[in-house]
Amino acid sequence: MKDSKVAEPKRLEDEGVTPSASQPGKRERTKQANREAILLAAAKVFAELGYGATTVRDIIRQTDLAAGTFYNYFKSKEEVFEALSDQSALRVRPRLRDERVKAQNFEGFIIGSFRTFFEYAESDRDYFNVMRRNTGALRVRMDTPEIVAGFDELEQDIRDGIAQGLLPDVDPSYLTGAMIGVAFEVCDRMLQREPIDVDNAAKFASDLFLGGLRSMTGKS
Amino acid sequence: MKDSKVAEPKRLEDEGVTPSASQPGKRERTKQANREAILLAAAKVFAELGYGATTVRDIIRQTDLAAGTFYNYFKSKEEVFEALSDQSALRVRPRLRDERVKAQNFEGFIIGSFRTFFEYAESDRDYFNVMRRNTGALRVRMDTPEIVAGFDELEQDIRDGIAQGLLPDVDPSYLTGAMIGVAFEVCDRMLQREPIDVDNAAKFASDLFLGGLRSMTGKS
DNA sequence: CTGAATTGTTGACGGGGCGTCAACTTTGGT
DNA sequence: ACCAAAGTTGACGCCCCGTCAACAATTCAG
Repeated sequence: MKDSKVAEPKRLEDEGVTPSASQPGKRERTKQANREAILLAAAKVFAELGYGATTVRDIIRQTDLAAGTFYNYFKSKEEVFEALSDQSALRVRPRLRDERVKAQNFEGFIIGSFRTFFEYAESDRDYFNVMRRNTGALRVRMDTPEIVAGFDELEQDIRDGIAQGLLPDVDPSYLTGAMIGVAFEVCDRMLQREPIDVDNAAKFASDLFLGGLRSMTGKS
Repeated sequence: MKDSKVAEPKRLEDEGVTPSASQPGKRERTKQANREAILLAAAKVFAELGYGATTVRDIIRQTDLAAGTFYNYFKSKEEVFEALSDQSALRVRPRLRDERVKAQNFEGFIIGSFRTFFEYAESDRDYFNVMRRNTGALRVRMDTPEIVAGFDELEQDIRDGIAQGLLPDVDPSYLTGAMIGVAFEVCDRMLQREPIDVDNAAKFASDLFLGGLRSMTGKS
């Protein structure tokens, strides 16, 4: 059936145009692209239909992939949502870490942390809204690795701060919880306002915490 | 047809043994019983399998009812969970309200609210644990009527407190969020400890808030 | 008490999403 | 050019869901 003629010119590979970008093989590149296509589609569909109403097929339909392919990348729609959470946490964590490293005292620590978190939430509003509408405001997925890691990191920094005398000697675990709780709940309300006033929210959270911590200084 | 004889002794109804309890007809009583049987079974199964893994049939299997009957009482397993949340909120709300009404100043308000909430959480630990373990998937459902009402009530009380000068003049919505966030997150950590120390957790949350609010007094 | 109407229960059934898998296609190495 | 390895495909079987027509229990009227 096949024409044995070899005259057919090797057609240039469509994707070979950017030589410097071709470091990884084509295999690896498609994998990357597919994964990102699924994540993108998922973010879109979650926002449209809500997490609960979305099916895996709804997501895959937004891509040019087949149903089965989805499962080469994620075990379930829940895992896609976790991956989106991971992405988000992955973006905000370095910023938070920088702020904390910069802090020379507990005021800077508190102010920097809240401000950075609120600023990020405002910039990644789409994701936060999906999260809010579909997970409720309280608590994020505790089985999302990057988020858990972020919480642990915060707690460790708080322990260090206490050890170094930057923070008053209070229960580190409770203090971490309190910061997280205030951050998420105030953030939630901030995002529902028009216009969104990051300054105001950050100031409120910082003032509350700074006053509270100051009053706790010296207590065991 | 009708026998005119009146001599036949009215036989006691089987269920008529407790005359005072027979007010509602049998129909109404079975309905109540079925509903409670389902709620009880659901609480048990959720605790055993986790919310996500539980199916409606798992729940109904723990009762002597048929599958279809479930849907005479609840639309879905989600609605059963909401009903459990409602039950819980229904129990704690009056206690919180009492505490708040009793409060003569903002210190009493804060201390009473946190203490009562933590005490309740410890007493209803089974439900809170189910909620915690599945908060990823559900979180505290923001569409659970009793919970929403409880949040609204807290916010209204905070507004009143501010109007009366019992609380400093800060953003009431943010303050409500901060209290809720701290309450849930600190509660979460409290329940994971052994032994559970309600005093400690309540003291931490109260101190933090009291110090914070005191420092905010006089600020706009 | 008796029959009819009303209300509640039952479990089988159709519908649909899920995750798998054998056949197929594409890639990369020789 | 050929082959092994890796990835893709979509049809399939499974299970859960929510409904519904048939059935049972309760209530009501006479």
